[in-house]
Amino acid sequence: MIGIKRLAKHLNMSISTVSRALNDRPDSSEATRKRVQEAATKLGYVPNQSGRSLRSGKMGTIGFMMKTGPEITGQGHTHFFMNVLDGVQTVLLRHKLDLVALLCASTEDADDYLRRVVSRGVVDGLIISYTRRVDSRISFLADRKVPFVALGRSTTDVGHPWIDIDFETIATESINRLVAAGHRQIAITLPHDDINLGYIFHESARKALAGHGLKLDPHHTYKSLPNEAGGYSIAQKIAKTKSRPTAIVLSNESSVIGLYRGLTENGILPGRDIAVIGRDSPHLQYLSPTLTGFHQPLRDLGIALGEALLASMPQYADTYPLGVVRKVWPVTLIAGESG
Amino acid sequence: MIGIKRLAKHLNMSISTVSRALNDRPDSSEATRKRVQEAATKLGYVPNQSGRSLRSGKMGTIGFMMKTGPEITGQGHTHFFMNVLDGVQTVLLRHKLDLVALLCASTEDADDYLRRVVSRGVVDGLIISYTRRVDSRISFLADRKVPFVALGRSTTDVGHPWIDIDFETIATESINRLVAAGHRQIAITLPHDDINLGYIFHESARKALAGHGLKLDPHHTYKSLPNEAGGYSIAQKIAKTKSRPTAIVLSNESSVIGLYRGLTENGILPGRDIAVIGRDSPHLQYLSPTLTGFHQPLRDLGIALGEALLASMPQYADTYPLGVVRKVWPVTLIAGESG
DNA sequence: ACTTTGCACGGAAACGTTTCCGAGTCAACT
DNA sequence: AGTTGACTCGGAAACGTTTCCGTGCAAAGT
Repeated sequence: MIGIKRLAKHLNMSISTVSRALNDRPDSSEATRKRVQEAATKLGYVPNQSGRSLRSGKMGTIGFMMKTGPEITGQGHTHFFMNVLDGVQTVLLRHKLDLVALLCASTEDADDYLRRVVSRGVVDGLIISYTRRVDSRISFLADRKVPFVALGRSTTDVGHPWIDIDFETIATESINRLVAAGHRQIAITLPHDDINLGYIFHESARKALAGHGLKLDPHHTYKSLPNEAGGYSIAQKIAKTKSRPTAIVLSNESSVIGLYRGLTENGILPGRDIAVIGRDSPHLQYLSPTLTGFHQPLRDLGIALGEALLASMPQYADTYPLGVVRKVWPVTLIAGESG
Repeated sequence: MIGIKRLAKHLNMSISTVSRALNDRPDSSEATRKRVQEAATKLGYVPNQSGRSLRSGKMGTIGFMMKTGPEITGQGHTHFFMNVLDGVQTVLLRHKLDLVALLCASTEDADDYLRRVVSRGVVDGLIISYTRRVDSRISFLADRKVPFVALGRSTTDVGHPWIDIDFETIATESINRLVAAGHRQIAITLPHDDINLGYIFHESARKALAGHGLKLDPHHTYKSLPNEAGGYSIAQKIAKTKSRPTAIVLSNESSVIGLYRGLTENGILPGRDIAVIGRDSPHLQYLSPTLTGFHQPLRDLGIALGEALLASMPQYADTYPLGVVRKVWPVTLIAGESG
């Protein structure tokens, strides 16, 4: 491994001159720049990241916090993240920033993990997801002055940037469409935990129903895990209930698989006996009947997420004007056979 | 941010003494150790990773290379990785190593990305996946002397460690089971690219069929993407072909969804008109008919992967005896209704 | 009482990089 | 001709940590 020292000696120049030439500093002549950079590639010089960030205090890395483990295996889930990440990555690459996914194991507490990551100081900025209604991570990060952006809104508001899916539209348009089709007994599904989208979804659905003079029956709001098993258990509950809903709106992409299965097993055919509207994901196009769902431009959302983060970091103020970006990302309905 | 310098001054000790106490070095008395570590937590001291790794040359981080992007959205795929990662993480945590997923964007070449990651030197070890039959990454990493382990075998062999799923058993037992059930026209699916499991799968199936005096019809080997769309396109081909296979063995977890849909649309019922055997994944239990598939202990495989990596790093020779770990991980058949 | 051993500690160098500061050269302007 | 300014460059400090080496001290050995 060759360092800047050896490179300088090889070129008969001082270390500082070489450093300036490598970093295209203004007080470095065009001629030496060329000589140095050519020699650098020829000798295979690569700057040592530790030395660099010890001096500069910057790591050149952005972290995306997510979970691993058995319960995070809903198929829509992973499709969601893989495409958001792809968008984030493309933005960061332009600024020579690296994106790493910080994986919180299922055995570890998310807050503890965040603390660990931040105190190790291995990232310059963070993207957090699974944003909860009250989220201690937000105040923690603001406290530590770590640049971050949240994927998802929260009532914990420290003036931080966030990007979110337009759950209001999903809930409202779903309800409107179902009511227009004659439905009056409309159920919704909600996440099992404190993740904030559940509250937004719940409230929006309630309002939309109220707009039609309808009420959200508490027996028709089903909490479940955002995976196939969650959908299955909801189907079982629906099959058993006396006042069965004639339509259901799903708050996640993954549960529809299990829901279909569970309903069918009980002789309830989606699209015929019960209308279903959900969030779209590529694999769902192979469902039968096809799902009526909302398409989410995930890669674009990832790009917005990356740009929102950079806009919160003074170093990048030249390309992304400094400011707090908060944006609800639009969705579009794709009509299928299910509702 | 408080450093070791301030901590030492606060304790009226030398920097070296504090450092030794913090790291539990033998030439440090029990009394000072206690004093130092208490003061450290009280003052909220956290060691600076850049300084530490500049000096030691170690980063304390292991990278897991994977891809992001639209084509990597097969649901089985992500379930696979999330659970393997969870296993790896639990092993590494015990040794204060952090695991990060290194995300190669869909727009970037995997080899280039690897070069970038390695030259930045931000990880002490690597886990590579999607191992190809001939894989330049393997020789590259061996050349650069970066500790690594491959998830998947390769014909590129530099005496490196690897862990793999037992594809021989999947292919062989599937064929044996199908032949025992009377099938003679058995098809298989293969990955579209150079990923090595395709060759293993292909060869094993061929051998197993030969053992029963049967041949693998070239028209009955279908290449496809490892996602739902891939399965759907295979179904279309099957529906069109004249000498239709009576059974099919799938080499991935994700395509079965699309396959079921495509077959059903053409009036071919899985489990009745065509037997299907695949690789199991939790969401597949909601298929109808239920899938006959091989269960893969992914979390255990992840643990083995982590241990194999540590066994290749001299620093951990005390817990994991130095050596090249190579292991084919067993799978177990779970009978369903499909074949 | 003298040397040996073992223990705990302080001083200082080193890891690789960036950046401040001073100084040198040369052209242009007064 | 002397002064100013622009342009390059070299020296050296600094970032925070670990580790080698020397030293003092007390207990154990001769």
